[in-house]
Amino acid sequence: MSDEEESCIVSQFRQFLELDPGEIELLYQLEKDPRSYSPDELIAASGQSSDHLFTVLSGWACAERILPDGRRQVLDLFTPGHIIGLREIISHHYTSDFRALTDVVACPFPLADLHEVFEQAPRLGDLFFLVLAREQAILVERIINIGRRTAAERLAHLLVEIRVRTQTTSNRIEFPLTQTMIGDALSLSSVHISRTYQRLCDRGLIKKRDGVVEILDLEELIDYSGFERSYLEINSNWAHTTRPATA
Amino acid sequence: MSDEEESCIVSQFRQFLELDPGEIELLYQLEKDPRSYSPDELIAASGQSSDHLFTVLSGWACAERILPDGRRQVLDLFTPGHIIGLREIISHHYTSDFRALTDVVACPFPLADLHEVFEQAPRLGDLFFLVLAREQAILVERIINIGRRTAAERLAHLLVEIRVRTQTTSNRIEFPLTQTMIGDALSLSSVHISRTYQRLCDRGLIKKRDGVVEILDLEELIDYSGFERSYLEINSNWAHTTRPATA
DNA sequence: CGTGGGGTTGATTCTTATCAATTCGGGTGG
DNA sequence: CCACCCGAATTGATAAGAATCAACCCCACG
Repeated sequence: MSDEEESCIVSQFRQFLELDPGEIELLYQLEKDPRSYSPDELIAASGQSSDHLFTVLSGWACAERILPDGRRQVLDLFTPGHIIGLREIISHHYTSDFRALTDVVACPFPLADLHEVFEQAPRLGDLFFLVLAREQAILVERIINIGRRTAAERLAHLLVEIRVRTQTTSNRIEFPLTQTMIGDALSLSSVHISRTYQRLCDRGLIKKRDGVVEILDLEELIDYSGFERSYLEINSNWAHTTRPATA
Repeated sequence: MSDEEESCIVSQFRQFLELDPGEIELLYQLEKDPRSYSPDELIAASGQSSDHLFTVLSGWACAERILPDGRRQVLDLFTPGHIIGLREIISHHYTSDFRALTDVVACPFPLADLHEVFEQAPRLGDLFFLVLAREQAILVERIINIGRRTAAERLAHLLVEIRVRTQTTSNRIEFPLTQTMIGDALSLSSVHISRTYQRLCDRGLIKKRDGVVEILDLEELIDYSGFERSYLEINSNWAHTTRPATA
């Protein structure tokens, strides 16, 4: 495991709060069992017991739900540092499929370990609470995106979201999803994604080649997509009125 | 405050776990400052400081987001026992409006009180975690509903969701939303809601009069809407591997 | 060389939005 | 008690956006 890989969750969590060594050690425990997945491989399937969660170390994965008649909705995209399955703790079984989109390294860990963490480091419990709240904020933006924006706005919004979430400073983003996948994430057909890409290119907002999208004017793209700047910023009343570090 | 009102959050939480008297007392603290709101009144506005949360004691409220050009998306519906604003703890400010739809009684309480609760009763912290995860599950179903279902399926699904969430045994549900509101919740136009209602009536799935919808055949409506039966059931690996009650 | 998956393009259809007119029903004031 | 008003619901006509279907291209891979 490379240094970069090892620090995935920790670096996510540090967005919220500085961690002490004991806390960092606990988080490392969740990443001690790396497994590799090939593109398209199921990491966990709908209906399986949800007694394990996963941390993503590298690659892209998604959560998806397939309706009985074959319609599909991509619910979430996961990149390194994300935890897969947090919301599934309310039920005994996963309610969606989790699928690797590229080569993925992820670490399964038992749900019970999370309990362990909560007890040994209450502050980390608070942080997981924040993580869950942040995921909700992302889902809410997704609802608005799918519900009330045009195809071009949706795609633009997704690109901005990816750009912000992956925290690169570069405007050239590696975006390895097929257009079918993008369509299922934005509730559009793959054909329409193709046309919509072209419209964004024609407007001079982006440039596209192979799996790389270049954002030509981030500010304009943000305005065009209706992206809410404050969202994804972590700037909380919660993390700062905080408890002392681990006893 | 009536008995029924007083027990709102507590009865929500008991779905997950039996509570001890100390825990119940702590939860009551969150409901000690009831306020009344008229239909259409803002309970909290987008942009305001999110240092307070609200518990709903009676009535219907919603979370909504209005885009700069006037398009609106209803994000959530709140009924008694729900906590408003939990996901907003990641930012300093509310990112959506919270609006009373009927006459509403709700109790604002400071975010700091929640911290208090977490420290004094770690088990309640776990439960709030579950509540947040459950809200996520609801949002996910909403995404699927809006993203991949037809108008009729969406409306049917919403009716089933209301039926399940309000936990009545009756199939006659009080449903005081205007069709414009329903449209903004399902990402459809109010005109189309009207037509879609008729189609559901014509198919013999429901009957409608004033603000009351009668579900004629719940099983059929569930099948028709694609409602996922397991969702909203609380049946967790999490709550049951649980810590001892409050020290 | 084939083969197959992903992407592009064009033609057509379907669903839903939009616009406009009308009705219904509940509340208000004379 | 009635006339009026207003917001919500309904109905009809039309338009827009996206889906679907089908053909074709491109290219990586065996």
